Amino acid sequence: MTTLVDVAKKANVSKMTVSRVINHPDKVTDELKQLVYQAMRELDYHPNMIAKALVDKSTRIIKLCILEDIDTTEPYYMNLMLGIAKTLDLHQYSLQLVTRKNFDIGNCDGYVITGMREQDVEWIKKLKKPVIIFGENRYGLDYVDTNNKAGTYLLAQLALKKGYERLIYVGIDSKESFEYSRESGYLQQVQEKRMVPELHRFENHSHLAEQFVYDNWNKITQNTAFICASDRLAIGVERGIVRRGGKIPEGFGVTGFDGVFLNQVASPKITTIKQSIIEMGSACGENLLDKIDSNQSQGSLIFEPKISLGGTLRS
Amino acid sequence: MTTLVDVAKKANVSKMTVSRVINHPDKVTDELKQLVYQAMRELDYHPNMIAKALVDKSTRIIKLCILEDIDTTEPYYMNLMLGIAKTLDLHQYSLQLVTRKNFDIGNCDGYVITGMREQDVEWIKKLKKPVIIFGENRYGLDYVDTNNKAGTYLLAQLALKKGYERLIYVGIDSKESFEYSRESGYLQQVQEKRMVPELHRFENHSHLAEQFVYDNWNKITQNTAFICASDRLAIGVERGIVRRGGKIPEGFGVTGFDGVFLNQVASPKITTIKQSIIEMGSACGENLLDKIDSNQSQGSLIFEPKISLGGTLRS
DNA sequence: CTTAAATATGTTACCGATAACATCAGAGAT
DNA sequence: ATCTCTGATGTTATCGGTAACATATTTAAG
Repeated sequence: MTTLVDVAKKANVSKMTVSRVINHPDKVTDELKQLVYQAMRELDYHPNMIAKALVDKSTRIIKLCILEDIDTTEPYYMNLMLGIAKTLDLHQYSLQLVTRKNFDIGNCDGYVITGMREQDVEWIKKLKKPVIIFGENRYGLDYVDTNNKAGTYLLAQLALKKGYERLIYVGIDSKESFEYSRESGYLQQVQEKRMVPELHRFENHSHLAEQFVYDNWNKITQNTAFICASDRLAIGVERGIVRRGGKIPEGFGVTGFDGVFLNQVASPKITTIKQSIIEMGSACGENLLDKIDSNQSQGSLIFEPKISLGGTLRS
Repeated sequence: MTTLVDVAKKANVSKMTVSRVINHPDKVTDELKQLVYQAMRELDYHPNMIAKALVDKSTRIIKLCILEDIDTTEPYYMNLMLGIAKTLDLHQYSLQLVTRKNFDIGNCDGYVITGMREQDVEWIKKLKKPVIIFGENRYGLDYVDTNNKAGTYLLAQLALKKGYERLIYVGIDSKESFEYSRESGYLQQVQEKRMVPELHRFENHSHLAEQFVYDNWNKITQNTAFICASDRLAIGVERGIVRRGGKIPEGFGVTGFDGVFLNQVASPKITTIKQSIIEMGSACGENLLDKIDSNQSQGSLIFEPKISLGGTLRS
């Protein structure tokens, strides 16, 4: 490995000048800078992050804390990790997966936390190191998420455009922020069109949504679209409609919200919001690293939703 | 953070003595050792891995190189990463995910490579740092894998014990070592029982196996069990039998080999070999770290297969 | 009872970077 | 022409460890 000293010798300067070229280039004359750059190129110099870390007493470790149970069959966290790790590796940081339990074991430079609930806010706010939450929240903590409200708003809008005349919202029975946002996206669309909102909430299990549709079939008129808060619920609704002999998408529409692998084996595939978790994870990592470097909040990062067309809305 | 010097002061010794207590305890008298241990406990001392790494010019990075395309819907690699990362984190190493393309970017202390093919052997053997292959091979490279041969051997044995009289092997059309091993496990069982081996090979897609069963239904006698090289193929066989009206497990048996999430939604579930990828990944990490520390091969690690009973063999 | 060898502990230098301070040269002021 | 002052560059100390060498203390041998 070539070091600062090697470069310094080659460029005929002191190692401090080389260090400055890297960290404070404005404090070095262009002439010397060129010499140093040249030497760095010729020697293929890459700074030793370990030595740097020793000086700034940093750990180069970012902890990823997943506060909900991991369903390893879902690629969700795999993608999130992949995305975060991609950015971190680029900056020679490493990702450490921790649970609430072993959260405090070992030092680190910052945190990514996902699956946060209200009860977690208190201890998270007390953390001394930069934090970024994966998933929206209303407690003033910086986060990365899809624009949930815009997502259901757009899907509801699309459903109306396709001629469905009644919009029923099937939501998740939870107090989490993303659910409020998804509901309000639906509500806004419905209000703008002067329609009557119809909301139902269930735990996020397909069979509950399926049962609901099945049980209330007589009250469900033709030409209704179901705006669901998750793909799981949407798949349930889809099954319920099919079991009652309803036609999708001719008679009934269904939309979901990405987050579940099962959609890949559903038929027809749900029209839903496509979230690129990898990309979001990657951005999440960048945001956190910026926060660490600058020592100040970089704000939240909200991704605009993109509709993924399945076969559950008329085309 | 407390340092060596803090501990040294508290114990009234030089920092070198403290360092020795950690790395060469036999070179320090018991008396001093007790003092030092006491001080370390009182100060909750944890060695700074970064400083250590600077001294031994190590990076504390292990690269995980996945040579096949990642199917992010499969929890396989998620589990592998989780397993490796678990061990590495314990030893304050970090895991860096690389592809063949960016393999050489950045230094590291060792490699875990998976999805290796024959053409990869050459460059892998040239690597200067310790390597461990995830997945068996016959090129003398240390690896971690399930005992593939024992797996099919046991499944074939079980099928015979359950009274199936004919065993058809449905394998993967590939030259990879694990496939040879799975075939030979089947063959050995068949030879021991003086039966006639029947082997067929397909690409690892369920519909190919399904088509095969469907097309050859007239040649498939009642009381046959299919020993398949993968769950994917087993699911295909299962579907083929069902489409032809065959009864599983009464008339026909099917066994797979773990590796596919789809089995979780198959019905009935395939009787297969259960591989704990997390555990194997974890062992893989330990093996590699030992290799790095000792600077010599730790040999391969072969996990004995465990049968996971589904509903595709008579009980 | 010396003296050499073995053992236990301390001192120094170093890993590769950076901050803080020291030095030096040239620009501008008097 | 001399004296600041400023900006560019070099020197030293430091981060937290470890190896190599130096020194002090025992132990064993003759």
